[in-house]
Amino acid sequence: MQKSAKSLEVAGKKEQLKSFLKEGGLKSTRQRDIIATEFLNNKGHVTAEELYRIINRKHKDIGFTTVYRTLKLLTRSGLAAERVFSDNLTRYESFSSEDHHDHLICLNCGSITEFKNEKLEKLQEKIADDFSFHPMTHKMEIYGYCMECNKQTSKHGEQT
Amino acid sequence: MQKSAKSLEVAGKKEQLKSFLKEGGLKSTRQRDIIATEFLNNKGHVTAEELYRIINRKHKDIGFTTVYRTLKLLTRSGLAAERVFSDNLTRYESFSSEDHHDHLICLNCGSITEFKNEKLEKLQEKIADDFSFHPMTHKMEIYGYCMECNKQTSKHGEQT
DNA sequence: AAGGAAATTGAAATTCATTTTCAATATCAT
DNA sequence: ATGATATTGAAAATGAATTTCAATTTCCTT
Ligand SMILES: [Zn+2]
Ligand SMILES: [Zn+2]
Ligand SMILES: [Zn+2]
Ligand SMILES: [Zn+2]
Repeated sequence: MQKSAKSLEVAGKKEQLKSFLKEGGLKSTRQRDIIATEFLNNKGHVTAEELYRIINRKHKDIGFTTVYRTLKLLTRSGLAAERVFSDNLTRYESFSSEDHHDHLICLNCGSITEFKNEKLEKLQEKIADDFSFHPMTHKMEIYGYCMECNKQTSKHGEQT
Repeated sequence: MQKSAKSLEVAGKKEQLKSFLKEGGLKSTRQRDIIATEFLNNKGHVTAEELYRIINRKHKDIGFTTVYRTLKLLTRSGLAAERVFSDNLTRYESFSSEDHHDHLICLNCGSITEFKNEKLEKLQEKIADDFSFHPMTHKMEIYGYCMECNKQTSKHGEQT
């Protein structure tokens, strides 16, 4: 991806945040701008704490609470999504409502890989249907060992 | 299922627990016996707190901590499994290593329904394979509205 | 460009589930 | 029965998530 394309995407999202704030009678602040920028440029699935540490390196005056609250705001505005994996920490990922995906999580190095699978989406419908259940969303997490970690270790244990 | 069949199953599991305890140099106690019995006869996905409340009705002398610790023990022995759904509470379900399953969770009433789907299991392998990922286990949770709750409400919102 | 109502900030306090500590008690191999 | 060791339960500690509150900032109105 070109540098300008990415920048444009981030700029668009920041506009979206501004609209969201204005609509709700909320205010745009220096802190929110910095936090949103840092978050949107970061690819991963970060905890509030992690993002705070990253921001704190450059901005000693921005507190953890504000980072936490801004992530909640981003979530409410539809720009971020909260995710909780098996370590039970709340992580945030940059998100647009159109891009649902699921995750592969490495039990060794903790790396999180995203995937999207049409068959899986269809299967959710089918399974729910069998129970006359009306599905709204789902969570599919595959835990195991990533390619990198597989190279290093040769054998692994059993299933849950 | 017949009453005696269920009883036998529970009895078998209690034997399994005893073996586990003996092997580890741990002791069988009145409390552990009561807690295991109550847990194994309970079908649901209970939190430590919920199980404690159930037990506390009949056994005022058994503390929360012991219930909590016994659930951990049951988990280590392979008779229970810990589950965390979107309310972020740790729940325990009676479990045998052979019966992997996934869950349908109602956003309205909180009911938890189990399902097992072969296609889903196969699909996990396929997806992991695409990423040269070595899968050990997975978690599939479908959130939506159960049949009962669908009867009452007619319309529901969007997706994640 | 002030003025001022209303929102935001950051440190500290609180919440709440979970986990650990510790002194008293129970288990069980000998 | 004895004694070494594990267990128990109340209370304390932990730690992430959330709330409180006084000081500050934003931004609408004049
Ligand atoms: Zn890895
Ligand atoms: Zn993701
Ligand atoms: Zn329901
Ligand atoms: Zn289950």
